[in-house]
Amino acid sequence: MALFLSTFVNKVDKKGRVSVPAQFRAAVADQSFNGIVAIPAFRVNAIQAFDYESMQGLSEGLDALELFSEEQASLASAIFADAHQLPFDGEGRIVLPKELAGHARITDLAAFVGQGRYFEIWEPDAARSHREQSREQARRQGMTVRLHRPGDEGGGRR
Amino acid sequence: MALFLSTFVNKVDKKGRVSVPAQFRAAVADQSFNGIVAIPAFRVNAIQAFDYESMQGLSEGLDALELFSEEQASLASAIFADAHQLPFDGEGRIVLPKELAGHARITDLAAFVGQGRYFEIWEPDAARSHREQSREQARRQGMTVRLHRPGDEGGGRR
DNA sequence: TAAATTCCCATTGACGACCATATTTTCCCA
DNA sequence: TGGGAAAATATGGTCGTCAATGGGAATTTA
Repeated sequence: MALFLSTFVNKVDKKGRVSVPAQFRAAVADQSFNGIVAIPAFRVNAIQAFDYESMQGLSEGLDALELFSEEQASLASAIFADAHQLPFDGEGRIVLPKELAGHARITDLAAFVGQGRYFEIWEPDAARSHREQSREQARRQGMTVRLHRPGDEGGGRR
Repeated sequence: MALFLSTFVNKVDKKGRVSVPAQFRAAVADQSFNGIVAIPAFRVNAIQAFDYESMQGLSEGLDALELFSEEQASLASAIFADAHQLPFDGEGRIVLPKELAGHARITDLAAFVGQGRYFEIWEPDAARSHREQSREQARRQGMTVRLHRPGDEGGGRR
């Protein structure tokens, strides 16, 4: 599977449909389910999105017998109960369920933010401030990006 | 679709019938038994539901444990004695037996909650508060969604 | 026979399939 | 090197289909 890179902002129509960036669609092509799986992010007002195979990977290790253990139950319900399967339509769009759109405070614009193995969907302004905040925190902690930077079309400062 | 994902709330009519969400029906299609197997959940007021094949797998798992242990015996009786086979009608509905509906305190609304390999049926309000709790606990314990693919460290935090 | 359960058909509202248009990007050629 | 054609992408709308639901007839059980 290819990586999810870069950030794209697309429009949400009144039916709640958004085009998934073509690059991201290409990254999940050739899978059993033609679409993505999305869950509300725990700590931030954003949506996390995966391909279906990754979701199946999450369920590995949760075999039926272990459902009697407490931690498993909480983790499983937290993840699977809030997950949504979002199939692509003929034009490569998904519909954002109201619960997800609400959690991310998305109304008419959606920012698709690549995170490598997965990607996130943000309200564009929130995405920008979150990115600046992360960058500031990284600077404060003295982190340095040493790897060759892919694209970095970035936003933020140019 | 092998996984049960997301949450759906459907109505229970006067006859005790509920539509099983189409996605969940699709997940159990092509099986020897056209329906689901349901048991009351141990620790919570909910119903756990499996496809028939998973139920068979569960029994094999139990056999693998020490055959005559007290734990095994109580587990087996708890699981199989209270189990109900619930066939789909022509429209994909099931009838909730009184014992199960009572255990889950379900009256006129039923929440179908995906849990990956199986799903649960809750009274909607109870499901909501339970979900909040689980999410909070996962957040407190610092759980993050990890995409474990052999040989990489994909999603989580570092 | 009464009561409960299963089968069958009708309604409706939401969603997915499909088509039409606009916008952007790619790439070819003058 | 710039312009323009062609392809790919994004966006908007319509219509048919199916899922969810409700009611009644038929069938079973008590």
